Amino acid sequence: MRRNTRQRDAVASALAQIPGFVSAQTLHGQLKAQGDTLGLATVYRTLASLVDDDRADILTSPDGENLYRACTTSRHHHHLICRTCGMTVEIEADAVEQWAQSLASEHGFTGAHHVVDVFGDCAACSAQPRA
Amino acid sequence: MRRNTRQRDAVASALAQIPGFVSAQTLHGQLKAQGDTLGLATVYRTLASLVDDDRADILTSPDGENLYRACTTSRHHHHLICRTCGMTVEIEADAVEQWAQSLASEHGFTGAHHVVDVFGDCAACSAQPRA
DNA sequence: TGTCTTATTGAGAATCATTGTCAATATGCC
DNA sequence: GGCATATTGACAATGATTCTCAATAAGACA
Repeated sequence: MRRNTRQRDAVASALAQIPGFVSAQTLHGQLKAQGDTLGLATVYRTLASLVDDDRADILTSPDGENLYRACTTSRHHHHLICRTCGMTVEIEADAVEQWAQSLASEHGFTGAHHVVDVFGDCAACSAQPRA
Repeated sequence: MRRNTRQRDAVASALAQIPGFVSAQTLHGQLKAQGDTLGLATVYRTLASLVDDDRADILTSPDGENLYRACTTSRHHHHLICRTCGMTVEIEADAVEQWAQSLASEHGFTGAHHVVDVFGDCAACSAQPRA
């Protein structure tokens, strides 16, 4: 049975207020800054369970950190992510889905799962000479 | 100035003999097993420099490990990777390149860089009940 | 060929995100 | 309110990767 706890709510609502992807560490830092004391391990566990329930997205940044984000849609989708500010645009691209599927089956692969994400500097961040 | 060393050759040729992606740790293990003694740090450094010179590919596996592979083409490409045996098919897909580029510019992103990889079980591995 | 400069190596320590441990606590059902 | 147990928190443990720094060896030059 899954219980509702203060901590779970705190993590979920903190995540919901952030427009882009954040690392577990950062989220933990923000919660602590707000006065919400809770363990780092709890943040990790809660994020993992949110991902499990499809209530959050997870992705690995180019430098190997796991980043999390509240899901706005439960449909499968991809992301366009600003590498400076973390701002994210959700992308749905049926063409890509189909391409990945047919590619996999052409080569005899089963259980295909794909990773399609685009990183760049968003308009606002590219305008700034240097953060 | 870049010097040629026994270790650099050993890493490069070991990598060239492996058909799929391997982790630095695994590669180090294989080299040691062959009697080629060299430090783990050296393997990491050498792999990083190979990637720098576009002589090797790097990708992050779903469980967060960095995997390396000798490049067979210097053109930009993607991968279809067997999650069981590591066997890899190189994919060139201009359609995907164009899609990523236009997607990025539509949203005002600059310096876009994309991650497009497909993981699955290859024909041989799906045939096996369980490795 | 011998010498010299310095890129490179190796062993282990250090880092850093993440996960495991386990006693203490709090939740939801009765 | 009481109870069984899911969850928490502090910290240890893990594991990949990077850093440190003295020792070594590659390549240039005489």
